[in-house]
Amino acid sequence: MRRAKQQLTVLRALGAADGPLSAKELWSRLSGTGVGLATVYRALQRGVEEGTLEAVEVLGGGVRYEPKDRKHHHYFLCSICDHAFDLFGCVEGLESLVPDGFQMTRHEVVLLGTCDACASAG
Amino acid sequence: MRRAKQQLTVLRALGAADGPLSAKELWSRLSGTGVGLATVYRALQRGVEEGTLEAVEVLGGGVRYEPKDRKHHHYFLCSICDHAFDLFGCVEGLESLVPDGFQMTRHEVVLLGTCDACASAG
DNA sequence: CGATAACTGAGAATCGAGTATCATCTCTCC
DNA sequence: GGAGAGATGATACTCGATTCTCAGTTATCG
Repeated sequence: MRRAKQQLTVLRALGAADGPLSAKELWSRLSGTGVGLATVYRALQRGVEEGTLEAVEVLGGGVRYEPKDRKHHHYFLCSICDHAFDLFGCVEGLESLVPDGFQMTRHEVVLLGTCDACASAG
Repeated sequence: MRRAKQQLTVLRALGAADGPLSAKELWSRLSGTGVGLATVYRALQRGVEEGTLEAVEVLGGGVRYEPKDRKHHHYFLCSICDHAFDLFGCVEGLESLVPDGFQMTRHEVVLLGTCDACASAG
C-alpha cells in the first residue's frame, strides 16, 4: 500500500505541467505546500524506477522529468523563462544526415526562442 | 603579443577534432604533452572571449567547445564512446512545430546511436 | 644578461546538483 | 490506543566541473 501523500502531490504537479520539469522547477511550483526538495527527488526517482516517469535531457542544463505516457515529441526551450514546452509532431529527413557506418537509434530536436508569455511580456 | 604556447597546443588539438570536445576530453587528448587541465580551461575561456571558439551544449552532460568558423551543423552523439561528431546538413519543416505566439530563433538537432568505430568494435 | 609581464601546472577552493541521514510524524492494522 | 513500517523535511554530505591561487618558468625587449 502506498501512503506517500506528498509524493502524489509532486507527481500530480508534474502531470499537470505543459512540459518536462526539473526537480527545482517542480519544487518551486510546490512552494506553499511545504513539500521538501528531498521529497521531490524521492518522488521523481521512484517514478522513474516504477516506469511512470521519464528523465529527459533538454538543452539548458540538468535533467527534467515528465510522465512516460506521452507520445514521441520534442521541446521548445524559452531562453527567457528557461521553461521547456512540449511540442507535437516531428521532422523528416533525419536519416540523410547520418554518416556511413553510423547507426541512429534515437533523435532529439530542440527549438529555442521566446515563448508566448515571454514574447508578450517583453 | 601572444606567448601562450601551451594554449596554442590546446587550440590546435581542438581544431583537429571531428566534433566539439569537452575540457576533459580535450585534456585527455593532450596527455603526454604535460598540459595542465587549468591551461585547457584557460585556453577555452580565452578562445570564447576572443570569439574564435564557441561553447556548445550537446546532450549528454557538460559543455563542449569547437571553432566558431564552422557552418551551421548538428551533432551525432555516440552512446558508447560518448563522443559528439559534427554532421553536415540540416532539416526542413521545423517552423511547423512552433506553437502560435512562440518565436523560434534557433534550433538544435542531435542524433543518437552508435558511431562507426563503436559499431564495428561492438 | 636582466627586468618584467605573461604563462604554466598543481592543487586548493568553490559551486550546484543530487543523495544520505536522522529525528519526527502518520498511516494501517490490530 | 498502541506498534511498526513507511514517509517526511531539514540539513549535512558527496561528487564532479570549473575557477582560483600561487610559486616557479619562460618569452620578449632592451
